[in-house]
Order: sequence, then C-alpha cells, then structure tokens
Amino acid sequence: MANHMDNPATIKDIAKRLNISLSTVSRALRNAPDVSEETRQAVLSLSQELNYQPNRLALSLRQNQTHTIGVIIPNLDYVLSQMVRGIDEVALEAGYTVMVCQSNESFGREILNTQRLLESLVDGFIISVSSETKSFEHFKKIQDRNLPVVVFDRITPHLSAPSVRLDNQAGGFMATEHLIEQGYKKIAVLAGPENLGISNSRLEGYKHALKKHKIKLDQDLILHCDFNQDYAYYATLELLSMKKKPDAIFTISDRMAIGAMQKKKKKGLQMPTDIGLVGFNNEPVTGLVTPAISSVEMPCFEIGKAAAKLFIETMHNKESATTIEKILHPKLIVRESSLKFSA
Amino acid sequence: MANHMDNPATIKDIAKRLNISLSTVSRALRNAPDVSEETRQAVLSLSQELNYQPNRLALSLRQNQTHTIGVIIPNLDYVLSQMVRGIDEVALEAGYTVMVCQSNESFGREILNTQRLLESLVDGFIISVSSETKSFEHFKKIQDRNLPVVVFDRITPHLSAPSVRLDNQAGGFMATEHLIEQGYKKIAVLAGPENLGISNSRLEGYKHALKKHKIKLDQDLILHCDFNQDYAYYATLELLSMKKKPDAIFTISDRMAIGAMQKKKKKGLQMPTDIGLVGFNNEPVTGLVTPAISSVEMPCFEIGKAAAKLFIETMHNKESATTIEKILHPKLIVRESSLKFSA
DNA sequence: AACCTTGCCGGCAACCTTGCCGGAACATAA
DNA sequence: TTATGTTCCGGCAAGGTTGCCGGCAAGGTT
Repeated sequence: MANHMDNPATIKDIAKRLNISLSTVSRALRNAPDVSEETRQAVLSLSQELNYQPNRLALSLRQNQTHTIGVIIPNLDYVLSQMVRGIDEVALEAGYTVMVCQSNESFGREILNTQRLLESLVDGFIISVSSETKSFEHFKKIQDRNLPVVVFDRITPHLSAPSVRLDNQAGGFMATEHLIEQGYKKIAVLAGPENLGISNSRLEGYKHALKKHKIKLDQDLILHCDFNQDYAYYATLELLSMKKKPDAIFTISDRMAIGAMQKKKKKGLQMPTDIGLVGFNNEPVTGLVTPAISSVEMPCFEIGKAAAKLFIETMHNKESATTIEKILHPKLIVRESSLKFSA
Repeated sequence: MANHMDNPATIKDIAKRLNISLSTVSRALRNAPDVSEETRQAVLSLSQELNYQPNRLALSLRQNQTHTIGVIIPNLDYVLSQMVRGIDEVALEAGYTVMVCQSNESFGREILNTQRLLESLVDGFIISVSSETKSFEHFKKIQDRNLPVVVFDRITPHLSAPSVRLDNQAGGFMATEHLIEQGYKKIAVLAGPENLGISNSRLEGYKHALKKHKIKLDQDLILHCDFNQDYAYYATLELLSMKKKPDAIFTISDRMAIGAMQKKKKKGLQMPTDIGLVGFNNEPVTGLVTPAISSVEMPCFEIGKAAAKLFIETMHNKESATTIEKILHPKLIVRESSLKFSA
C-alpha cells in the first residue's frame, strides 16, 4: 500500500525515515557501487512503499536535458498524422516524450512554435517545414544552442541537418511513366507551391519520365497552385480550357487529385477513357471515390519512425555528420483512374 | 547583438556583470516594487543584450507547475486531429504547451501514456478515453495528485470531471428522423463497441426517433461492431442477408458508413432508392464518394477549443464543480445517400 | 608501528529561480 | 534627540537531484 500523501515522496523523505543521508539514498537508487547491500535493500523497499518517483524537473535541471523532443509540423493531415505516429512510437520506446506543434502552414506560427519549444528546453527538434517558410532564421537559433535537429518529409537545403524523406523524384517518375505506358500523350501536372521542395522533386521525376520516353516538355502543361482541393479545381478548369488540352493529369497530392476529379466530372469527362489521373500519397480516400484514383504510396509511418531513430542517433553522437540522408521508396498503386488498357 | 555564448544567460550572469545581487535582478525582471528605477533599467537592458530567457525548469521546480497540459487521445483520425488543433489553439494563447499522446485505442498504452505524462509533471490532463478502456484505475492516480482533468468527446461516467462533448443523442435522433421522413421503414443501426458511450448515446437518439414516430424497435436491426471500415463491411453483409432486410442503415461513424456502402455496392443495391445511408462525423470523404453520404456534422474544432478553455478555467479555480458539462450541437448534412424524395 | 587500501557514508555545492527576512541608508515626524 | 517610516538591496533557504570530495573505521601490507 502506498502511503496516502498529497505530495509525492522525495529522496529526502526516504533519507529521513531511514536516518541516512540524501547522498546515500541517491546512490542506492541508482545502483551506484559504494552502498552496502543492506542499506540498498532498505532504500529500495521503502522507496517502493512510498511509491517514490524521481522528480523529472530536478533531474532535468541538474543534468541539463529534458528527454523531450520538439516536433514541428505544418498540419495534422493524413500523411503527417501517420508520420507523427511513427515518431511517437520510436520516441516512447527510447524514453522520450514528444511535444507536437502545428504551424498550420503559417510562417509566423512556425517561429512562435520554435520559440516556445526552445523555452520548454526540449533536447532537440524533428521538423517538417511549413510551405510558407522562405526564411530560416528561426531555425538558426536552434543550431546556435547546439541542439540536434532532424528534418523530415518537407526538407529544405537551407537547413543543414540529417534528413529523412521519400524519393519524391522516383514517385513523380513512376506516376508519369505509368501514364505514358497507358497511352496518354499529353500529360499535365498540377504542382504545389513553387518553393516547396517535395513538389519540385516530383516535378523533376515527371520531366525525367518525359525525357526517357522522348516526349517534348510543354511548360504550359505545368501549373503551380496551392496544396488544396479548391485551387486544384480551378487549375483543372484552366487546363481543360486550353486549346491543346491534356489527356491526363498527374497531381502532386491526393487533395489536388480530388479537386481535379471533381472538375473533370463536372465537365462530363470520363476517367480513364477521356482523361487519366494519378495522385500522390495514397490517402484512403483515393480508393473510395469513383473512379478510384491511382496514387503514389509513401511509407508515412516508416518515415516517421526513421526520423525519430535518426534523431536519437544524432543525439547520442552529437558529432555525427549532418549529411546523413535517409531516403525511403514510393510505390505506385494503380487504380481505375489511369487504367486505360485493361479497362 | 546578442553575445554569442553556447550556454544561455542566467540571472546570475546579469548579477555578476552589474555587481548586484541575484535577488535584485530577479525583482527587477519581474517588475517587483522595491527596485530603483535606475537599477531596473540597467537590468532590463542588459538582459535584453544577453538575450536572457528565464529557465523554465528552475521556474517549474520552484513554483511546482510546468505550464504543460497532457492530452491523451485514442488516435489521430480526422475528428481528433481537428479537436487537437482546437486544444492547441487555446492552450498556446494561454501560455500552455501541449503534450499529445496517442493510446492507439489500446488500454495498456493509455496507462503507459498516463504514467509518462505524470512523470513529466504536467499541470493537468485533457482526455478522450480509448474504446478499449473499461477500468479507470490509472486515471485515479491523476486525481490522487489533485491535478485538474477535463474529458472530452469520448467521455465516461466512471471519471468524474468536467466534460465537453457533442450532443450525441441529438445527432442519432436527427439522423434517424431524417431517414424516417424520407420514407424508410426498416432502419438498421451499425453501432460501435458496446461499452463506448458516444455510440450508445447515438443509439439512444435512434431509439427516441423511432418511438416518436411510433415505429417498433427491432433489436435484430441493431448491430455492434468495431469502429472500423472492415467490420462494418461484414456487419452490413449480415444485415443484408436477413429475411426482414432493412431499407436504410444509420452508421455511428463515417468509417463504418464507407464500409457499409462498399458492401451495398457489391450487392448491387442502389442508394438511396434501394437502401438509404446516413453516417456520423461529416468527414470530408462523405462528400466525395458516389453517392455522397449524408452525415451528422460535429463541430470538432470548437469542441477542442471548449475543452481547453474549460481546462484552463478549472485550473485557475481548482475548487470548481466537477459537474460542469459543456454540450455542443450537431447538424445534419443531407446528401444523396439518403435523399429518396427529391432524387 | 606506520602506512595504504577498501568499503561505506555524509556534507557541500551546483543546476536556476523566487519568497522571505533583515538591514543599511536616508527622510520625516514627534 | 529619539522614534518611526521608506526605499532599496543582499543573504539565506528552498525546490529535488546528483557529482565530487573528504572522512572514518576496519582490515591488510611493509
């Protein structure tokens, strides 16, 4: 039975009850060598009885580390939720607690989050940068304090830190090549914001696929718009009103694929016969709509886990190279929206 | 220009540089009365120059509060993500940091999370209980320490704490009444796990609607299954193989609605003509599938905000009644899946 | 007999901040 | 003059923990 005290027991309480010094109790609890077996047993049994739990604050203050990781992400959509779950999984296992802050894709909010987490004295950061972020001063403060940082998913060359990400270029390539192999001739791209790395990489993959298959790149078929269903809807309208109208669209995210699909339907276009469609992320919704949308699957949970693992390695070995770059691989999930032949 | 020191400046540094005592610096920084204007200015300007930031750990240790809220949730699906965003919003504003832990609907994990958050010395908890949870011993530890707790969304009578939730009964009622008004006669329910409060409340609403419209309750039309697309799929199969087959289904969540829809389609049943369908949560996906699924909308973001607000009130006024119960209202979003008449 | 080892333990300081008390210097009132 | 009040400041302790050092006794080594 634990004694019913409103205040948790401390080392001091144990010392008093056993008439020994604080130091001895501390040593006994941490299995330090120079304590007699007898007193150690006494301390251990009493500490159990009092339900003693070391005070994390005091420990952190003393040892200058909090066993807490600050995680900054732009939002909590499907992809990032999965990644956070992965981070959580590994962090918990390793004895770390995670503080998740959403920037809501806002630059100002990202600065505020960084600030707050620094004040909270987290031991380091795992970051996926907001799409609005173009300046990186606020992250410099982290590295000034010499805290470990790992970036994941939305990485940026402006922040030199170990990173974990998808091979986005490969993803863009396989989506585009698939459309080409299905016989589509004029393939358009709905890309994300121009400064967003993942979007540009996927776009690169698209270009490579065209090149490999000797299709001339048409800049007019590349549209940048916000990572958003509504923007994609209007961007698709624009594409479909062109004279040299595309016969397939590759969208850089599934949200955008949904927007594109809605516009196509409204225009009375049939997928995949009139026009093909491939999205990115393989969110569950792609399999539920009609027609089901082909999409590039990314191993979100694994990316999260890898990021946390890399963080902990970096942590334990502070001098590790900042050039470590872990790259995970996408997989194309083919569904109706792009299956022209076997339809 | 901030001095470039690897270790953040402390009150001690300021005191040394100005040749005054720690106490005086502390007072000056906190606008205490008994400091001369002259020294106050000196302290303030130097503290700015050194980029002084009070050490949260020392403060927390001294004042016995961490300005951190522990949030325990079963997962990070659409609904809970929105709620967490609401909590975050209000907490940030009020100067609190949030630690989010997912139990993954696992009882053991929920215990572990509670344990960890208690060790982290959070100032209190905002909790939505896992569907697996039937014992509440682990939460008692929180209340033993006299920490404030607010429960939200998935509340339980076994935990006496202020709560924020949807009027689930009203939601169940409006969904069912809508189906009745559309002329459906045999309305089945796919309910969640039997010990889950929100599911039972929605079920109550269903029963009330039947009663109001003088329809006899048929227990065979009520099926309990896991909050899950696949289970719902098989449960629907069961419903559709009955002799007295239902002509409409109300599912307690949109995930389940999706599962039900898939099975119906496979059976060749047309919605809404052959069979009606209404879901719950109004996840975006319900508007995207074909036919679009009617659903009961809940104000997730607002529920999150309300929970955090209630927490902070409870915090500031520890003796507040544990009986406060904030209830938010649902709204039926009618789509094709249940629109028999105007179709 | 003088010395060194070994095993065990307590005291002190430090991490950083604040609350409380007392005290010095000066001004005002009786 | 003495008593009382004001203004400003420093010292000390506390919050809980650990690292470092020194100390004491028992036993072993030359």
